[in-house]
Amino acid sequence: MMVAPDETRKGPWTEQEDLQLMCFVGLFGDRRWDFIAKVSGLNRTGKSCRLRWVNYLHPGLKRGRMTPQEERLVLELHSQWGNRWSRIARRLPGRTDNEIKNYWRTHMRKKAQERKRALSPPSSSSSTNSFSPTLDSTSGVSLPESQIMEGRSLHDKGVISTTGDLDVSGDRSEEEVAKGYSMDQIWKDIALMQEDVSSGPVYEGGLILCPQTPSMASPSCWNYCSDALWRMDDQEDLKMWLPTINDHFVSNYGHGLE
DNA sequence: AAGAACACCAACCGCCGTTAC
DNA sequence: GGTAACGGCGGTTGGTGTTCT
Repeated sequence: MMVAPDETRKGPWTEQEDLQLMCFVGLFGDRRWDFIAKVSGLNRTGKSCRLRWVNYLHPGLKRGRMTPQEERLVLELHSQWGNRWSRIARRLPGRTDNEIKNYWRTHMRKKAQERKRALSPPSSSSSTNSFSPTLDSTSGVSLPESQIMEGRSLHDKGVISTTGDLDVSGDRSEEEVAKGYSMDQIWKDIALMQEDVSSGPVYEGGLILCPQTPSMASPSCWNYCSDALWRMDDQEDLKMWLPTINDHFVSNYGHGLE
């Protein structure tokens, strides 16, 4: 596939790009995306690489439909936090913010249609019956817009914590929230569901796809790798040995992918 | 069987916060 | 302290698969 050197690729990822990205994330860790984008030879932006990794390639991601437990959890958490998708996603291991966002969007659209049908009799065609996106019509939980906006602004403006330890205070309140909503059972269910995932090597993908670096199978190894490599004088030093990796990669995985 | 409508998913864009220089 | 670069997040859009008529 020929791409102009300076032209950034967009659109769907190919299998080969996926493999290449996984390999380089295995080598350098899942940070420094611009760097990975450059050295990997993928004509993608760092953002694009990160998104692909986070939403699709990351080991441990779940596939398939949301379970009823997860759906309930999303609803509960959304009622608390609004559209804080990444935060909600952290409470659903294996689910991405994008996935939850998509789910919610579909879910709300469905609910909106149901509500529209219920509220608007065939004869009365009020043009003002627009749906309020802040209404959580599931189980009758209504969400005043002020609640969502309030919660959001609190986080966005750093009122909850301006010292960078937002996660700590957030987690604490999250647990309180969980208790308050009697979600212990949900958590147990999810924990049970997670046993399969957590019992295996989380970063198995890194090992499988980077046979030339078998010692990087565990996250700790990745961190070690990252810490060491980040000190390299970036581009110049890397140029010396990256071609080898690329050649190796192609020779191992480049067959039959086009 | 064909077309329309719907549902789902992947990816991009713009903004904002953080970090490094 | 100011600024640029980067990473992360939420919003949005377009494509594809599935279901319905």
